[in-house]
Amino acid sequence: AKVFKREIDETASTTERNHVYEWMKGDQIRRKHRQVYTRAQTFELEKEYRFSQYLTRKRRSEIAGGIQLSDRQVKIWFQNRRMKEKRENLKFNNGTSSIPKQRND
Amino acid sequence: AVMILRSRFLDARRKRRNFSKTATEVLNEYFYSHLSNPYPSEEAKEELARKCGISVSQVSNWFGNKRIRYKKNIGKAQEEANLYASKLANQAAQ
DNA sequence: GCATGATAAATGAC
DNA sequence: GTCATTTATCATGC
Repeated sequence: AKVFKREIDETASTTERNHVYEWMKGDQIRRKHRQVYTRAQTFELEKEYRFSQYLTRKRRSEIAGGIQLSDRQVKIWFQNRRMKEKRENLKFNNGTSSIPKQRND
Repeated sequence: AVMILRSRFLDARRKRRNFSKTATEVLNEYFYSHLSNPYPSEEAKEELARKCGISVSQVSNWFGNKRIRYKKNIGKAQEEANLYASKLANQAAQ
């Protein structure tokens, strides 16, 4: 739903100012549900992340079952967690990424 | 259920300071002059960050919040749109 | 009391 | 997989 993302910005004229552009659409009624994870769930995920920043499907499934989250949610959590660490490293250091790429097992 | 949800034990970084008046001005001017596509490029973000004295991430945060909160109103924010539109018109007239 | 900036889930492009 | 983003939620300012 973001196919409209292109480099076309004309400066807003008086008539165009009230126009409803594509990026403004697509919300109002259909709200995204965002589940807030419990402290216990976050703790387990964080604990597992300390062992390895990447999960095998097998391990992911085990963890998901143990904390009442779907495999997809666990997968997404690890993706977001890696991005978070990257941001923090970029903030403190100055480049030197420390997240090794995906391993193959 | 549990007490759950609370005690964000690692949330000390969630300190918040308002941006300077001039920084907000600069960001708003860009936003309303690109209202058809308020998605600044990486280069534009860096320039805005430099002008505003904030980080690129903060610029991204600002635009993210601005877009979602603008479109949740569409009408209420028109006043602000008109304000910056006339401001830009004056600049262009120079 | 809401405005505002930052962060946490979730989506989608690539 | 990364990563920019959307959306809701959170924490603070005033």
